[in-house]
Amino acid sequence: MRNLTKWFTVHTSSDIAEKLRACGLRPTRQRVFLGELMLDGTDKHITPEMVAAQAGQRGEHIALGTIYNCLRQFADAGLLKQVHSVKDRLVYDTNLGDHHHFLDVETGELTDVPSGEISLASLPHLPQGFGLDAVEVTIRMRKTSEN
Amino acid sequence: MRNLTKWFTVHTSSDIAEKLRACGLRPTRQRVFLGELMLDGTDKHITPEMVAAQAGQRGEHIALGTIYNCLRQFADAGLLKQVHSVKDRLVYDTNLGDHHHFLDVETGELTDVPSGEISLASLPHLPQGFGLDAVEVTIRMRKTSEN
DNA sequence: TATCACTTTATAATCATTTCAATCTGCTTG
DNA sequence: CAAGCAGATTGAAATGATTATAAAGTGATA
Repeated sequence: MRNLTKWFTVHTSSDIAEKLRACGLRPTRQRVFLGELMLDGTDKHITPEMVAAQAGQRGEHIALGTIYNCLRQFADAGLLKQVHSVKDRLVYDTNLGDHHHFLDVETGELTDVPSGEISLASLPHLPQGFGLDAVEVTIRMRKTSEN
Repeated sequence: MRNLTKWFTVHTSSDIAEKLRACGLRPTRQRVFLGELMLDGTDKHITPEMVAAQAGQRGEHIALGTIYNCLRQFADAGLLKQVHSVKDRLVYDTNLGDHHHFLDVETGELTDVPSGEISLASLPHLPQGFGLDAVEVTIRMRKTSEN
């Protein structure tokens, strides 16, 4: 049985504002706008540049620095997760659940591994004095020659 | 029964030179020196900067750009593996076997997960038109408050 | 509405990595 | 063994993503 709730999740501005306030972030125009853009309940992998482009398309200019700051704050607040893609590129994931990624090593593009298709048989115990932050499985793949 | 061969692996300059030639890399003074530094059979995680520092200690100056180039060539040739650490930092691994890493997210330091302590229950099948490059499991961890 | 701490902005700074043009060097040929 | 050349190395300059800065703006509270 599938969980249907998320299919119909709708986020109004005030939803976002609430969510931001709950995280201790003042719901400024920019943060609400970015929140609406990203926190719509669908799973996405986004970079600051992509966000800037999308904002631009909607006739909203937001300084790139602000976007970097907001995304970092969203991630710190647990609204987004930072994932690593190809070196030298910040990518945030709107899917907060436990899941893993396919990485196209040529383009840096990330896709979710369908949940259930991968799992760790066992988790090693960590070195003394360390606590777990996260387990990331990245399946690096490469486009095979076209036919 | 342990495999002892690697314990006594010794690499002479000519060993390295051979290895380089076999990969189609001209055994220049710099490449041989870097090869001796890194391909000594022990498992290490190294950054270009670390290599530069070690070369310096041995009284050898090698341009940083050359180090970046050589490490990339070594990796392309399969003598090293590039792994991902913390964003914005190139790290190469001398351990070519299948294994995974602990990552101290604060310092970026990598350690090998003892082999056997982790394994994937199953591998998902890749999207159409893609071939497997590698599977990387990174166990991100954080130093717990000192007592 | 006045105030103030927090935000945004544009721009400059940073820093790892790559590129460049000049110089040098393994290697092959004569 | 010397000449010549393709490929390598060098230091310096360029690149490009991200972060810091200082001035101007804004949300919330009284």
